[in-house]
Amino acid sequence: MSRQNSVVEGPATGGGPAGEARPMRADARRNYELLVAAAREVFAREGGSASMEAIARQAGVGVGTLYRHFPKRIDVVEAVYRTDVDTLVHTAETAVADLEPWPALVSFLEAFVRYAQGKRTFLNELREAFDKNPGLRLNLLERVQGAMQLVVARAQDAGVVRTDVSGQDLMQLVGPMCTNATLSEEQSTRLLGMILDGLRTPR
Amino acid sequence: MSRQNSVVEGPATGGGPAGEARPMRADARRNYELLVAAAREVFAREGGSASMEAIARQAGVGVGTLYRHFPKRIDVVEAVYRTDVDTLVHTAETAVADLEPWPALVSFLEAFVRYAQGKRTFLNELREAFDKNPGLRLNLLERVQGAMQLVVARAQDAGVVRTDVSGQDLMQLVGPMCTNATLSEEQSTRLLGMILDGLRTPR
DNA sequence: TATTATACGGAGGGTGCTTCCGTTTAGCAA
DNA sequence: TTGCTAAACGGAAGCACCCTCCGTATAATA
Repeated sequence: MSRQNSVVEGPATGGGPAGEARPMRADARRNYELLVAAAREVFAREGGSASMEAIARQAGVGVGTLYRHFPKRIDVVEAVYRTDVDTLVHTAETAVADLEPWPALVSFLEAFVRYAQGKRTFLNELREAFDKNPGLRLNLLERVQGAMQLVVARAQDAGVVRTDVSGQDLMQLVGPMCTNATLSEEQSTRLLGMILDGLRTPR
Repeated sequence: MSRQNSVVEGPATGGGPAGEARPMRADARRNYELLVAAAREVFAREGGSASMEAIARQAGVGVGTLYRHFPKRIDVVEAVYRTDVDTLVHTAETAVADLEPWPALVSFLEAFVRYAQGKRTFLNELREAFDKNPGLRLNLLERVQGAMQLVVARAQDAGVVRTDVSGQDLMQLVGPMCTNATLSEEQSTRLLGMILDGLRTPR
């Protein structure tokens, strides 16, 4: 149904191993990206119940165009979430490349908190998307876990993080904390600080 | 907005301390109960996205009647959930009155699992109801915790359950387990058995 | 520049939530 | 039992939203 049969593909990148569909026309490609950006913005502003019309309007295109790219409403949610995961993974890679192990971990966890908090507004739609496509959940969860593990394991190898917690543990701890609706910006910063203190290799 | 301003009232029972509204007419009362039963059935069958029309049809009344009793869709969800909690609390009280401490705990936990699994189908709507009315969540959560605590504390006093776990701990453990979509009937029975073994006072 | 596959836009169909109001009925008093 | 009235009922209609369809516009190519 959805243009995105593969769980991992974004718009037609042409880079897929078996896909090899011809590349999108320039205007289509541009609109695809406009739409994802618009959707993220509208979801953030109006919550998960934002209408398709509102998204199309924000992107400056007609609903027909929106539906050409995302046959179902769920597909929009999926695309936004995917790009969020992309950003998060990219953050991990950059942090590992540019920073010392501990600062990299701190920086990544801050990004993770932002990422998880961004989910709050449309958690319901996300849950629905996952119900419909369990493979998606697995795939994206794995990528997030991979990113977390990358940063954590490196910090552990460097001896700055205790070795009796895993990246998964950390996700289980921080993720739910952030999606809690009654969590203030200030509180999350404070709690994250506390968690970081707890993470350091004792003495 | 909602007829149920008070978080704790069901249909006009006349029993409330300050409410004291005149009792409902017999047909209204009957239809209220028909509607809640119909809603539970339709939600179970069609999931959380069941339509108001379907619920009214199942109850054998017009949509107008449905809306007289439940001004918003969310109010139906709320009412169904409330009666589920009522049932659960009643189960706890009956178990404590009729059974020995340990069998009472087993019986209640089985009911709790059924209750929690029943939520899976319309978790999204429930979450929405809670977002809209945080007091509701608190109130109902408290009642469930109270029921759990009643059964657990009694079993602890009788010396058949270890004292280093609380009713709350148990809820945190069992609740999320049951709402996990990939949990089979058989698996939950098995896990519950394991949890029960773990609960017994060691030696 | 001409051709054509591709993409765009938005009117309109379908569904679902909610409101409104004319009709029906339970409860009550004579 | 009969008549009266407030309460409740039912469903047509309004509105908002998802999605489809197809005529129009345009990027890519020769």
